[in-house]
Amino acid sequence: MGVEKKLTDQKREDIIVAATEEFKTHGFRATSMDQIATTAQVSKRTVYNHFENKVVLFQAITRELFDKATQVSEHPYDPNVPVKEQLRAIAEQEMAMLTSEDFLALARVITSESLSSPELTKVNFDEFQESGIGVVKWIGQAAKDGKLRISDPVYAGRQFLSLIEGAAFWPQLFSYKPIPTEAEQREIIDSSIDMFLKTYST
Amino acid sequence: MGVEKKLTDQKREDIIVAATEEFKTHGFRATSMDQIATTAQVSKRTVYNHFENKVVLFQAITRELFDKATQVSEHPYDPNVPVKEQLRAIAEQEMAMLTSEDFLALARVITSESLSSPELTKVNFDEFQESGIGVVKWIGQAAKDGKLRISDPVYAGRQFLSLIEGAAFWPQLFSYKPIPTEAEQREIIDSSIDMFLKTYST
DNA sequence: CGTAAACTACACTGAGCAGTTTACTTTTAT
DNA sequence: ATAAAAGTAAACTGCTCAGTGTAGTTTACG
Repeated sequence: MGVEKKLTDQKREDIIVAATEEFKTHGFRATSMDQIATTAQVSKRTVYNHFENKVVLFQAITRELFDKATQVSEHPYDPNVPVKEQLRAIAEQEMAMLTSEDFLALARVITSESLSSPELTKVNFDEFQESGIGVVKWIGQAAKDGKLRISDPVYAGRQFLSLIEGAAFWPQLFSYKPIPTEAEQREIIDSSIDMFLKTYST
Repeated sequence: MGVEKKLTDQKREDIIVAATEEFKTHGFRATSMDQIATTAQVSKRTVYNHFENKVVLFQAITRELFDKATQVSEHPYDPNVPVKEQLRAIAEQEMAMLTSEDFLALARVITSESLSSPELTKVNFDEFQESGIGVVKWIGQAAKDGKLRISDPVYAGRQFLSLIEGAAFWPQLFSYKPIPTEAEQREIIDSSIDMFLKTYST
């Protein structure tokens, strides 16, 4: 005992797992509560006992995915560590997030619904955007320290992230390209840093 | 006479205009045939007289948008023109496409539906992907001519497009950021070329 | 002018689905 | 052991929507 969950907790878990899968593959509208109940091997009524309605269930799931998938990305600038090394640490963290199954799942669920019902996904979406802020701050500090020649840290940060996302995120999100291997990820990171520093390094 | 269309052609046009608007703002599933008929000020039966069913109508519209929005982008390499100049021409053409309202509309419609019903948008999507091929060919030829130091033209092409898309496409697609002004577009193109050539120029 | 084609309003079928109700069974906690 | 809490199956309400059928009107055209 202690390990086995109570039945009700297990059922709740089953519902979440099933709903995540359904929402991930079909989106919000195209997923029915009956389907979720069937997949979870739970009666429809039980679904409603745990989650008030479909929207609540959906938001609970995107919230869970969001918390699992996104990290607070603070990157304090350290004048005693080489710029290249710090940039690599930032890139690796970003890469880890972009290539996690959870993050991709979240992105799929959210993008599929953001057009037809923006309010449904608005909260997550806004929080999403902030993920890039850490890099921008770091770039600003590195520039102030004289290590980078940068006039617009926000734009430069976007460029750096674009290089990574363009290779390791957008293709995976839409055309179901496989997530890059460790080796490929390293190459992407190296080439992005290389390009970035060839332009901005002092 | 000659200018006014026959009634039936006018009705068809009205339906297409209305359906385009509805699909653009609500997506495929969330748009009803009744709504389209109402907006077009046409009886529902007339919609069905012109288009067999909802899927056919949807595909006719995405096809039309696709043809309006995408250009065949062939970029033959010319050894007598400076690399930078040629690269700018490529970037400008790409930028023109990415920032056109038609292209953005198409991208929104397709992305919102590609997840929940891939087969519905598959054709357009595949054609989409090919837009980058022209750049890749050009890069390969420029490299062969000794003007660029590039081992992987496909990857380098992706990098170049990523820089442009990351500033002028993805933000507009998802967060309804305004389309960059002419001046901003020029800056994006300049900085992308600059970064690209700082890395790959011989 | 007269007829065929196209359009209209509107009722209707059948399906899907969110959410509820009911009557009953199983699990859990005291 | 037993009563409350949680689960089950299945029928049901009420709504939306794709697509059809019909009977009557308007438009195009020889």
